Amino acid sequence: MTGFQEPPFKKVKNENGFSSDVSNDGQQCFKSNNGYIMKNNIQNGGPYSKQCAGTIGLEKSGATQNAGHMKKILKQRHSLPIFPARQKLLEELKKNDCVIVIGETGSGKTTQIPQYIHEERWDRKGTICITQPRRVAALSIAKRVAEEMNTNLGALVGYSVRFEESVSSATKLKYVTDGMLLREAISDPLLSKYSWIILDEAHERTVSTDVLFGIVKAAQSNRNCPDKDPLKVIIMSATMDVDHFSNYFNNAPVLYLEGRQHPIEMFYAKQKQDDYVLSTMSTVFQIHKESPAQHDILVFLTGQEEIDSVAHSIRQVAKDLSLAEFPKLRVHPLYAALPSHQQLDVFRETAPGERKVIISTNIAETSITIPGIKYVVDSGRVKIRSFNPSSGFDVLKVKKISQAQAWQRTGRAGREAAGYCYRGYTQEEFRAMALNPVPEILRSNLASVILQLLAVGVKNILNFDFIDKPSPDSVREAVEQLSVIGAIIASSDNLELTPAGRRMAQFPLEPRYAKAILCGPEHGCTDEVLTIVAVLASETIFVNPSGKKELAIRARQKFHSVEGDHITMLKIFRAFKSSKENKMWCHENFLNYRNLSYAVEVRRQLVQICQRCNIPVLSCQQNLEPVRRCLTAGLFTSVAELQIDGKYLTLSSKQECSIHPASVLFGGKPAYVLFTDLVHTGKAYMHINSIVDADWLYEVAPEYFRTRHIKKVCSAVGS
DNA sequence: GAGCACTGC
Repeated sequence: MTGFQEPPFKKVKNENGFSSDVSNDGQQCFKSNNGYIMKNNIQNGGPYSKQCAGTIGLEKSGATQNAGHMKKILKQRHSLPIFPARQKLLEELKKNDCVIVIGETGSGKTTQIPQYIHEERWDRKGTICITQPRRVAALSIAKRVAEEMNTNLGALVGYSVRFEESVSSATKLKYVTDGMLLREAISDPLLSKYSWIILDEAHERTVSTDVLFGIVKAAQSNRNCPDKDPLKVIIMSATMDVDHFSNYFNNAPVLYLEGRQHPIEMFYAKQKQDDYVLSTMSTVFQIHKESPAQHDILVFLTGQEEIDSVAHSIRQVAKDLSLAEFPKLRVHPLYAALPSHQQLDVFRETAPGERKVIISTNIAETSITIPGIKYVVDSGRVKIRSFNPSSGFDVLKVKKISQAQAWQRTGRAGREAAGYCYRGYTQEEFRAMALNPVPEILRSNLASVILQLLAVGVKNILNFDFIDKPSPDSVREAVEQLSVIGAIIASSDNLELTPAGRRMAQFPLEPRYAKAILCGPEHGCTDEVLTIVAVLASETIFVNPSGKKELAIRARQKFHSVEGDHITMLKIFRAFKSSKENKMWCHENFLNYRNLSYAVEVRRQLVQICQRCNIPVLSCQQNLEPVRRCLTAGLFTSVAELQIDGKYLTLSSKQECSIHPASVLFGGKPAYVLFTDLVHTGKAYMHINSIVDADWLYEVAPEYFRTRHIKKVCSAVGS
């Protein structure tokens, strides 16, 4: 394959490296109404150097060895960009109830600030809680800090993430996921265990962090009285939107930490590229021809299919004899649905005379860090799923990334040494991109959020102090969804949680799934519903390698159920359990071991919650019709009806849709299809489906279906 | 007869 034009790049050289480049391009890093910059002049010595957290056997080493080790750690701590700012920082923390700290990754803010507070003994009256958007981060940072403080994990320093916790009564520094703290707020809205709450990575604006902003702000104000201990709050962020945060927290002061990073040389497209996939590929080969072996490339593209096809093309082109003189190319796709062993492949060190090219989704933006990347090639695109309140369903689209994401991607190169970033868009296009990604809460289905807020005790949702208010449409849609499943009673200006709604809020699930579980006892099949819901809550359990799709489908044929995908998933889960959760068995059947194991864990947690809520967990054994009835009780707003012309229309909004080709029901024409998701990709597809009976609909939601016409058409199977 | 980014409880 030939025909790649020389990619038209223009070089934007910057002697000062990455961070000043950031400000050159108009980011607001160093502009704020009430902020100032804390400079430091330490140039050498990496904060985390090459030593991995947890690899140093503290407990095993002798006293002298330990003393030497602690000395080394102290030296490392003192070389962090944050260290010279320690005194100033503490003064500000003392003076103010809320402080905003800005610092890039590597500044040391996440590991050091909690320790500084502890060193002052400002945590006497309560624990310091630090939130993270990701579990691995909470876990590994806690490990690192425990090591720095020379204590065992779970003693002075602990962590708490879903399925895993290591804390004790002695714990003063507690690293948690943001979702975990949100869940804690349900039983304790004042968050009274904590004297400090630090919301880290606030710029990521996860739904949980956004909701916590409001809850923490309210808790702080409600604890500001003589009979309660005050709550101190720190917001930590990597970049931008500083004034937005500061305004929200009553003009809290902003402290800037100057991080230090290896320089990255930037290249922009000279002119607009109309095919980002093609221009990305030609850039890869341009780099490949010009740079020495072992200089690895990280490429950002959008989705699984695109990545598999580009990986294939690059391998093909690399076979071209004209490239024989260049290093051997090792191409690795990287996305979340990939089986673990293939994900781990990207960490394999590059051999002499070789180069690895990793072609990734945005998973490599934050979640997976690959060492040794010299080049980043950024297509400037991302695939995102967003909620459309007027249809009530999600849409999946390829979009342009924001400037913040572009910098995030750029920073994945040159983490150990100077690096290069090739952007597949012009500098003008870059400037025209949005500064920040749209916060997740503005493009999500709010049903879970509203249920949680009500469970926390927030009375007036419409006036809840969101840092960015969701649109009235999406609030209305969520309120409607919660009402029809009986989780809330909505009057003109008030929302009231029903007893069932209170129980639903106990489950870490979408409310409609929790509702299906609550219907279990009535039909004696909670056991089966829990299994299906646990699988739905996990990533896909199917593995479809690009070349072996037919083989995979044939291998799984034996699990297929005429009742639909939900029952098929139940059968697979049961078979997985019978195999004693065997990895080989999964491999032979083209099933994802990691995700099935995750479902086992989710299910275990759901069983515990059922026990706590006195929900009996009974099994219906072989007759699985009751299971589909329970699913209908939770998902009856997602049902489509067969029309005379063979098409389907949703009963909720009369939207035209089709059965997804990956569904076991594909090819048949059942009269009523219950679907889990409606995926809009050019056309609307019903994703994970079951056959249901029209009569069940009236049974589970008479109110809802009184106003919605059901024709009771006959199934066209076999016609 | 099309093709699901990522994270979290």
